[in-house]
Amino acid sequence: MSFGKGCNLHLIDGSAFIFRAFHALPPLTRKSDGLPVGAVQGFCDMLRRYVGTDHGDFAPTHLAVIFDKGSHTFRNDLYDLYKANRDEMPEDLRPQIPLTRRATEAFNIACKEVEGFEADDIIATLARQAREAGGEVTIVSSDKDLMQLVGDGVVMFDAMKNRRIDRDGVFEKFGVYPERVVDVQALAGDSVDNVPGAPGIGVKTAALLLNEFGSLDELLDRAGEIKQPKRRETLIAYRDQIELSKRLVLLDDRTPLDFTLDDLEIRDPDPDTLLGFLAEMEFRSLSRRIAETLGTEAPTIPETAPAAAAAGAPGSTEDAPPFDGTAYACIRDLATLERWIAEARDQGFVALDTETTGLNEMTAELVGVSLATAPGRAAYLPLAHRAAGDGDLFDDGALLPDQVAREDALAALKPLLEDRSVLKIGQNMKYDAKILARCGIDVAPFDDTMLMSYALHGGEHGHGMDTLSERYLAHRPIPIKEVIGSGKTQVTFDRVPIDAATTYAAEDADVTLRLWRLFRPQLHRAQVTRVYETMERPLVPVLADMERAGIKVDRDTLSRMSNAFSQKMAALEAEIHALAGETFNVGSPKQLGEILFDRMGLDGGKKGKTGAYATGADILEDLATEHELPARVLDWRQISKLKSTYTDALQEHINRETGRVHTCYSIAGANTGRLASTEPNLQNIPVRTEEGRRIREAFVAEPGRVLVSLDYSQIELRILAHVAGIETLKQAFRDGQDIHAMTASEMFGVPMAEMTPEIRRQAKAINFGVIYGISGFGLARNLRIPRGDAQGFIDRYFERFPGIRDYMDATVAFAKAHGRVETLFGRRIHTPEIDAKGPRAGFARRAAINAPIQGSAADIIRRAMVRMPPAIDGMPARMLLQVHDELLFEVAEDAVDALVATAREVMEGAADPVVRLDVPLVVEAGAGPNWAAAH
DNA sequence: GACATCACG
DNA sequence: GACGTACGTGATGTCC
Repeated sequence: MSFGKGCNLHLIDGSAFIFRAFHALPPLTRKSDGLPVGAVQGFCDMLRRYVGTDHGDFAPTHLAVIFDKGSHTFRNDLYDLYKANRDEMPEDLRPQIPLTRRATEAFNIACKEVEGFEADDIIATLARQAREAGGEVTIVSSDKDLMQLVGDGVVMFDAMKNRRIDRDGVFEKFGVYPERVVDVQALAGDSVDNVPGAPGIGVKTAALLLNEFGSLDELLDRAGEIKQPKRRETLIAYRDQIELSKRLVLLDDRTPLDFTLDDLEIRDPDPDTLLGFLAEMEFRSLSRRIAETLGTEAPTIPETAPAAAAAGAPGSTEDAPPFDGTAYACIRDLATLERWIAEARDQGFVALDTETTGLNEMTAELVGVSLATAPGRAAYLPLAHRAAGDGDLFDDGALLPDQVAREDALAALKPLLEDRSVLKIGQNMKYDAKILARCGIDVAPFDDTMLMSYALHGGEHGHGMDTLSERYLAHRPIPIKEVIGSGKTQVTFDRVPIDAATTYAAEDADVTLRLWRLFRPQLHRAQVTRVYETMERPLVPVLADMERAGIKVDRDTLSRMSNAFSQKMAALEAEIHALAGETFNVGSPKQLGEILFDRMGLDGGKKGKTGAYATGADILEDLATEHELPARVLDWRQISKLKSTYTDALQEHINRETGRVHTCYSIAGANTGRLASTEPNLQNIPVRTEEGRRIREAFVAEPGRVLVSLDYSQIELRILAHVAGIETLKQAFRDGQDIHAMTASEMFGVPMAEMTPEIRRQAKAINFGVIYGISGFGLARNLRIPRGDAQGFIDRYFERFPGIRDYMDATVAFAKAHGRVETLFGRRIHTPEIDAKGPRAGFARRAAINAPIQGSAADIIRRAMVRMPPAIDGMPARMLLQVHDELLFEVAEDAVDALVATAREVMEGAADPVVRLDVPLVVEAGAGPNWAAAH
């Protein structure tokens, strides 16, 4: 039937159905794997009831469910804050969205969406078309944004209240008829969608004004005639904003559609399809009810044992076969490779692992790739294995036969690895992604079992493959040492015989796939899906790009400094030997201790464990007030540290090809969510002393560029003020006050105007102490004051800020009750030692107090880093380094201001919209030719 | 490879 | 009443 007179088109607002279903029903998960499905069930039930309802004269002849698609629409181009105040979707709702589309299709109801348009615009367009064709329209929604469409054969229907809304219904709601609804909305604004409107004008006033003046244009043109001075001024001052608001609320009824009204004709569902879907979702009573309506038998849904029983229990891997190293395939020709690729493509996911000649992704060469498609079903693709060549000059270095040519293999793999519909699964995917990026392959989309484990089990154990396999699969993978050897006899992987390599490499892919099957459903159950999807996984490509970019380090600068340090050290060493009266190794704490405490007889104690004297900087500093020798040793140590760890070692890390230093960030290394930087560690480059800071002069920008540093000011104290809810501190941050001086003033009763540096320094130490889980002993040692005095400070601090003690007690209690603490963003940090006895209890307690603060700060900068590349896309700038609360960029000289503005906005807004901080985040920026100047 | 030391946030 | 303490990292050199 062609759409026309006598037809009635029903348009269901899909999002409204989903959100109603989600909020109306308690959380429900699918038994077999823990997938959240409550909203899907509610959605299906609402569709069932809607289709089953007798709509009388308004019975549908055509029906569609309309969804939003894409988060960016023309409204965002008009106004970048449009819907900016929306909370992120709840994490257990997100995976259900695609399922509601499948549900709609299972009901055989047309399911429509258009990229970049809101459902409301599509509804407006279809309503117009239907009206023009002479038919009638029922919009199934109670959203006021759709009320502008009512009238002239179009009504709305509130499915929850079973109530029809016509022109009079709209008038009831807005005080105007539908044709003036947008005018009211333009004036009143909308806090839900963040439409600004005119300040101080609500729906009532707007309707009043419009009824007086007739239309919005008229009203704005004649605003001067308004009697109330406040309203008059507002309308004149905010004219632009009001007109913008109108463009935001006005629906676009000319959305391009790739279907016609005729495509929406109502269809009966296919019982097998619909019941099959409901069975897959494991909706028992709903499928019984629907089967009854359809006059068929409901399928039996097996009672599967909850996966929770299997999850986490070592050895239990559902239906997976045991590990068998002899069962793995070796891919020797292109045809075989194509078969594996087809298999991966068919099922939509594949585990992946690369083998290379070394651990450094910047220099390592690809040797082979392994794939796994099911537990126990894995293959190794050797690409660059060479003869072992111990002594045999003729075979040495020759490529072994029967290997697929590297270029052919990569050309075959590239479409698979870049296919948006095939999920690639890896363990530490950043490594593989970097190797493959050098081969011109951009792996996406992917999952990473290491990061899944980090989100699930952070704090419980490490997240390396061997640990995870032993713990969760009860299987000890072949140690790499058994394949490549160790020490002098160690070889690179390309020298490993292909048979041995196959057993080892395919096993890694197999282990990865099995871990993924285990972890994937657990993410939802542990409610860490959002953590994983927003703060772990998307960081992988961001960090990979930063690491590949590297930072330019000037070898000559380092080399000159190194020489100067050598001379200084030699002089100091001579001086020290003279003072000691004998020569000894100044770098040996053991020998130094014997000189100081045995030969010279100074005061100082032994440390229990090894019986050696402690000669740390704090002890030497105490001794240095009386004696020359420890003072010179301190000088020597500082120089020695700078030379060995920085000026010398750093030069070794300059990449031959790029002339830059490429660090490697571990995403899952630190318990709190912080990153860690290795080989070299670029997060501990000196800055605190003048001498050390000069090392940073060697970190430079390319010609025509500068380094730009942006760092969060006092981020951890701000988070503390927020989580502990300390109003005085929060207000001080809002007012931009000196927080340490403010603390000192509050504690010691000193007016801010009379603050001395010494009092401020003490308050600063206390503030830091609080973040670390303060103890009288620790503060006493840090401030070098008697323990009783330190305890007095702490007591006074808690007296003044009782909320902080409450926060600490609550955090420790939470840790004891749950075995973990959480950051503001839901990252879980497990605290297995919290019930320990003895000194370990104290450590665990302090770590538990610190973790949510340090971890929330880490989450915030992670979020900023994930949002940074799209934000600065197109600018002549790249992000190079992260140092916990600082991001370092290399930027074209003329783009510094633009970069700073954009990056600052991203960083300061990084908590939004998941967490509304009660304190502002403040970012300080600097720029210069080198890191010392930028910081 | 454990330990002490010290660089950073 | 005694534990023995600031939180989180990584790299280096010594010594066993």
